[in-house]
Amino acid sequence: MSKYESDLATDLETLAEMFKALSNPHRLSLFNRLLTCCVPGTVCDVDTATHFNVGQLGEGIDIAPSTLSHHLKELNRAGLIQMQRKGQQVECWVEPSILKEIGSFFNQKNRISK
Amino acid sequence: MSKYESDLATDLETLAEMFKALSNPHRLSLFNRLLTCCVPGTVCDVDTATHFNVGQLGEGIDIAPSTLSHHLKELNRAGLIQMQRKGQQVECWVEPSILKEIGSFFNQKNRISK
DNA sequence: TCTATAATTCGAAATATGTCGAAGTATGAA
DNA sequence: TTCATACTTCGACATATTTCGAATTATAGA
Repeated sequence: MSKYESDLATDLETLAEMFKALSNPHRLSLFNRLLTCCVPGTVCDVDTATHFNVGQLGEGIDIAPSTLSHHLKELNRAGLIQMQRKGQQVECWVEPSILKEIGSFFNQKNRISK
Repeated sequence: MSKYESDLATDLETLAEMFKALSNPHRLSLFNRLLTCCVPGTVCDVDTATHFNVGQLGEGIDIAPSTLSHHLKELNRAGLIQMQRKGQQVECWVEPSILKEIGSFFNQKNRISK
């Protein structure tokens, strides 16, 4: 990536897909849970607290399991979260790199015309 | 704002509205234009280049004027852009503070549970 | 005042999204 | 093998979004 291309690594179409995934309040809430280290009533442990099962993520959000599944699939499709089966459960987490990628869009420094 | 509340200033509902506004490729493109200082073929001037008329913003984007107007209204409603009539034209721009606000959501540092 | 330019508002139509329940798949345990 | 738990897929339906053209408003200039 040359210095002229800047850090706007993700193209606008891809970025729009990510924003669409985050545009639904339920999905944004799910994503936010995965970003949050300090779950209420627990000791904060960065290595493990950022991984949640599908079922855990749905707790407190009043939607059907099928709807929950659909929303997580959308977040995954947009590249915002990772999912991997671990026995009966499916684990979800956010790769820190994606946060950096999206965050860079809102950095005014080093922007280019497009 | 206490140190425990962190810089997640904007609540999730408001944030979801912003992401919805940015989820449409046409709107994201319009917003991106307003973020971009260096318009092709022009000399970069931060003070003025970040202000565009509605008509200028629509150039090169193949949508009807009424659709353009609708999209800008949505961006404005979400709080992402400012609009102000200047004679026959309506000027649009982005307040840098909003970029900082949204960008902070993607900063892992100092996040809180919600 | 009349006309031209810039932009918005208002329906209407096509398409997309969010949601559920029923049925299906994957895994672990008795 | 049988059952229970965790999650997903499918089909259906209600609601929301995108888009346009026609009509309307705002402003500047002849």
